Amino acid sequence: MPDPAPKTAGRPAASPRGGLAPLDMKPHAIKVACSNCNLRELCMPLGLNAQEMSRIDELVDTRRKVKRGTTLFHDGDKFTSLYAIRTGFFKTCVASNDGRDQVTGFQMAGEIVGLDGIVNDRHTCNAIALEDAEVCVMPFERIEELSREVGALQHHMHRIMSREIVRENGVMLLLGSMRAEERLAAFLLNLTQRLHARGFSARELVLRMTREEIGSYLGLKLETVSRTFSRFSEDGIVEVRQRHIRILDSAALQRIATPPACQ
Amino acid sequence: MPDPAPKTAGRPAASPRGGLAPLDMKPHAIKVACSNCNLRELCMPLGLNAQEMSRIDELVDTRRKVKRGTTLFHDGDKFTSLYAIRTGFFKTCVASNDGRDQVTGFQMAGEIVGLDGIVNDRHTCNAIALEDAEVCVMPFERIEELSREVGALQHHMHRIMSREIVRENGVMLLLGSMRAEERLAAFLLNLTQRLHARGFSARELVLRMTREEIGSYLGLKLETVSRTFSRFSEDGIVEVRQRHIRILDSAALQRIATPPACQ
DNA sequence: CGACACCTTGAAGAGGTTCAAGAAATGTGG
DNA sequence: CCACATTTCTTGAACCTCTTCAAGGTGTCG
Repeated sequence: MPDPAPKTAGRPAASPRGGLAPLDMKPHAIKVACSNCNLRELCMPLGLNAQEMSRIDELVDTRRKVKRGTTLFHDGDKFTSLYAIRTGFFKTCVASNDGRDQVTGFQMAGEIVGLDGIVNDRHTCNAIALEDAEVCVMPFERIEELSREVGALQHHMHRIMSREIVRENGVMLLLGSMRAEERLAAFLLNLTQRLHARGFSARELVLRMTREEIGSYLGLKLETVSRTFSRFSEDGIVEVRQRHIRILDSAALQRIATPPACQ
Repeated sequence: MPDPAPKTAGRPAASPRGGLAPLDMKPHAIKVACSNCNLRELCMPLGLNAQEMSRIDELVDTRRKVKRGTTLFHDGDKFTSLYAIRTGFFKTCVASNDGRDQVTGFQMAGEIVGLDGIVNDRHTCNAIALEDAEVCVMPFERIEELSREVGALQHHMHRIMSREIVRENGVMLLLGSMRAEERLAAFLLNLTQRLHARGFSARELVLRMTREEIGSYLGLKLETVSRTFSRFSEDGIVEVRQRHIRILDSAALQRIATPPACQ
């Protein structure tokens, strides 16, 4: 797998400010083409023939860079495209009328954001980069067009949306019935698992989000998240140095998070 | 709108044990055909020409009756079809390893269940009828086939899945940041709104689920649900007679549930 | 009519929140 | 490169909401 993006796999902690997917590659060195992309396995269907693959290459309109702290799209924005994350890390969050807001997910390379916009042609949440990021912009009309011709792409789209539904079911279970420790354990396991699938260590990670953002996602206050980290640390389950986390006893985490996962 | 299903619209409270969609119609009196169905506007795309409509009629393989308390599909079942609810009322729930379980949604006539099964070709939750029900069985392969030919159907499918994602975002907000009163108020408003869209009263409803099921959905214990109902009742916001609810002060509910809804 | 499921209500208890203060890390500007 | 401002994180103590445990009431169905 010769390609730029996650090449420091396994040693994320080593990069500058703990960069997960280093950005020090030549920008746009290669043509925007899924067939060339090392993330293909993550965001595109498998088993396409050459002709279908070349059609898929038409999917991505442009790439777009999103600076840390800025938004990819806002709640209320007109929906036009889905975005495949190439590098970087995002959160999505919905805001209630009275100002509270809820992080609904954290997304990393190879994942798709923007699905919320399809129903009403407007986005219903904000997608905010937690570190400098780059996304592939895929106009939704083009996706639908191509899906009608390439069955594998059609099915892939359905699977992506279904996966998001199932993920959210898991989060509902977490929010509805788990205690603070269980929530945080499930969260850590889920994150490491996804990072591991991208070639990073399964025992070490650098959180891209604040305690407050974790808390929002898990339905807890930031103080509770902090305290729970401390408790895990005292119990020798994890080592916590700010946002740098090392998992010392993965089995214990698993035991704590008994209920499945939150993907 | 001459058709059997929800014909007592507006007077749900009058039917036997509070039947929402009475079942006293001649079974299979009409051919299984979406073009004939009074729920078409709810579960099928609008603006089809006659030819497309006749294609759509091929979607529904059979109808299936599901007795109260029995499951339409189980967690782990092979996924084959989506189900459009014709009559009756369902809950979907996921179970955690340790036996806790979480209601992830309540579905009524015109809504689609089964989307969770698409990702991995297996269902990941249980769908259980809360009253005798009938569903239209739509083999998913056929849906995909037809979606490739009828653009409106394709887009409709995308919208349905996106809607479910947005709904779950709302539930996450509810579970993550709302207090018991807010949750129950949002729940009641959401239910009445959906019932109203089906021609029922916006001020009166008969709950199809137990306090425990409501609690599971809202991340509360059944006692808390009960107490919260009592408080609403004392405050003159609703009138509660077991499962029969009358909304006396809809504005107050709205005020309590400030954060949007939970659809 | 009796068994069973469901709902209500009270009292005690626990888990998480709130408020507050201070420490650590990060970023900024001189 | 250092000093300062800012953001983020940690920890303590009091408080509050919801849960747990328990008992009794209500409704339903065979």
